[in-house]
Amino acid sequence: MVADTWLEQLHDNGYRVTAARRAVVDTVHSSTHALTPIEVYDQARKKYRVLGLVTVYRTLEKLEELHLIQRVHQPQGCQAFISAGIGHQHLLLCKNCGDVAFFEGDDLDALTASIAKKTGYQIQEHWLQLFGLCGKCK
Amino acid sequence: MVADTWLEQLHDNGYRVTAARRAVVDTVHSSTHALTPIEVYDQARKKYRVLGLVTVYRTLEKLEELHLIQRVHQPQGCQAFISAGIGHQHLLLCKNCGDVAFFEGDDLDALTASIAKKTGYQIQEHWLQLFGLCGKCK
DNA sequence: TACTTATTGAAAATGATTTTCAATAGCGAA
DNA sequence: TTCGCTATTGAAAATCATTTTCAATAAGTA
Ligand SMILES: [Mn+2]
Ligand SMILES: [Mn+2]
Ligand SMILES: [Zn+2]
Ligand SMILES: [Zn+2]
Repeated sequence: MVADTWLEQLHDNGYRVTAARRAVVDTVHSSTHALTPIEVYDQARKKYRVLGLVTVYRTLEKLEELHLIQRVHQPQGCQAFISAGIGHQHLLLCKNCGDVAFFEGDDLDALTASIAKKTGYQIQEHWLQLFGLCGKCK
Repeated sequence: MVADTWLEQLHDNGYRVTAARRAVVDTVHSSTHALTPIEVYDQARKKYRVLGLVTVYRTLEKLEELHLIQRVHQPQGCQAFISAGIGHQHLLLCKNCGDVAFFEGDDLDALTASIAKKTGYQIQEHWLQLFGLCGKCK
């Protein structure tokens, strides 16, 4: 499975590759939905029955630290994680089924320049997230 | 104080105007920083000593319901609230001092149209938030 | 002023996340 | 391969944020 890259990254950063971590990594890596720790736990336990919820938290923490996953902020809550895109990407979430798509190529330079001028702020980062209905749900 | 509008709104929606609510409303209304429930509690207690933290939660809930305040999502957490802007506005946050500015006039129509085409999604809403340094901090 | 009932704060309950700890297992060195 | 060090594990306890319960109080209308 393609999740091998994540395991390699863990290993290259001095973390051990264990059965518990493999189960968590497989689960999160293969999901197109943002998953909460409990959801990861439930799914990963199908692959590795003795997994503990604490280990899910600890593994997610490391994956986030390595920028392999990212936290997804939504009106209903902000505990879910999803595979991080490569490079500068943003999320597009289906309000019906929760499916997540990535997109890039947003050009906010003109906007940020104008806002910087108006507000006197020096702008460094932006969060942009779109919500709607996916092809199947609309 | 200008917070009277919020109190009127509470009253017009069938909620009673109490000393506890006045203290919470004054605090949140006059802040240019996003405040967590505990922070609201600490500040509001200077105005109304016997205030309970539960009442802060309950009042914030009502203010949010009436769209007078909004939750602010940040890397460090998503529990803080700030006065909601009027109409369609977005936030610009100072990463140093936490000061919040509002802006409007973003035009994402071209972007969303292009993303809709590429992804097959029907786009309904967007979240946009900028981070940087305010005039004083930069 | 009197009455109805929304609101209050304290305390307990809940839910999510973190810490502690002794047993285990990954992995680099020999 | 085997060995030994130590990172990792899961259970249980602790912590932290938020919600619920409840009896006393006070807002607002008649
Ligand atoms: Mn958030
Ligand atoms: Mn906008
Ligand atoms: Zn969908
Ligand atoms: Zn600042």
